[in-house]
Amino acid sequence: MEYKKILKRKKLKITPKRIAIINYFLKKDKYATPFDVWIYLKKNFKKIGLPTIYRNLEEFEKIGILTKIKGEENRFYYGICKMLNKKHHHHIICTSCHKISDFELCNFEQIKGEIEEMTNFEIKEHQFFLKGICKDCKEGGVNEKI
Amino acid sequence: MEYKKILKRKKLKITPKRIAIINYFLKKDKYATPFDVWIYLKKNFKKIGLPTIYRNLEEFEKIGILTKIKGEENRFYYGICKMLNKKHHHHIICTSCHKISDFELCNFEQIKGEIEEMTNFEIKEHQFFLKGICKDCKEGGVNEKI
DNA sequence: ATCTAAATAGAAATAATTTCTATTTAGATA
DNA sequence: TATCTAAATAGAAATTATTTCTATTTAGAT
Repeated sequence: MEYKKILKRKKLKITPKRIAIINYFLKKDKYATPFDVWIYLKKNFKKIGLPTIYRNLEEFEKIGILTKIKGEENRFYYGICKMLNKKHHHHIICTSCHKISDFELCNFEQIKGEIEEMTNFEIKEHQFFLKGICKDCKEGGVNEKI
Repeated sequence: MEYKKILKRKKLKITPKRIAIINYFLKKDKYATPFDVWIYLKKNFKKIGLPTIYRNLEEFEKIGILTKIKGEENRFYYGICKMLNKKHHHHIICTSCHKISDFELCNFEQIKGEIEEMTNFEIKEHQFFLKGICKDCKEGGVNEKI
């Protein structure tokens, strides 16, 4: 499992709690809050602390295993990052079932120069983020929030 | 002042606190937290409550006068929205001096179809956000955070 | 098998935001 | 211009999400 290698490479211990968190995201394939993750993992562990979840999610985001999503509400979400080689990529989420997916396509470079001219800024970073409806929710329709 | 017209149109009273908040953003031309705005306006008013700032910023974001920025830190920022006709646009911020600017250029439509094919999502919304260094900070150099 | 630095648990604290209630006020109306 | 009232406000308190702290446990190096 490649994630263990990443942890090793980043000199992070491979603890049961860490493995469980990563597996949670791999299995669910959806984005979630620290609290979501904690509630779920409480079923599998005799003891598991919410601060542990918070710290690990932040660590995983730092090393590129997870992506951090800042929604409209006052809380952070996290989602699995499948493109692990620091390849340039972005994410799309299903607003219905919370599925998250990453993709590489990005044509920002084509308009970067023109935006720089227009705004008189030197651009250092771009954030590109999509929301939509995934295939399952398109077909099922049952989860669609009207 | 066009913002008063927008308030009227949205059936919001034109109160001194509201005018002061809008003027704050027009004058500063930078993004700020509710707390930043509150600290600044406390100098101009005998009484002004932080909940009033919070509620008004949220209201202004709803009606398009302000844009809401969720940074890496656990708090919301707001910035003025100069393109008021609900024209499609995005924002760029200066990470040095907090200046915010909006721009219309966007070539997302060119790759939308391809991303939909690739991800099997039906895209409903895209967020596009830039960070960089503004002209003043490029030239001055003094504010640059190394 | 031992040792120790990293990780963890749980409690508490912090910080940002939201809610609540009493009071004030913008502006509609007569 | 005076009156009235629903919207807006102030301030306190509560809520919620996150972070910090300290004692204990444990992954993994030796």
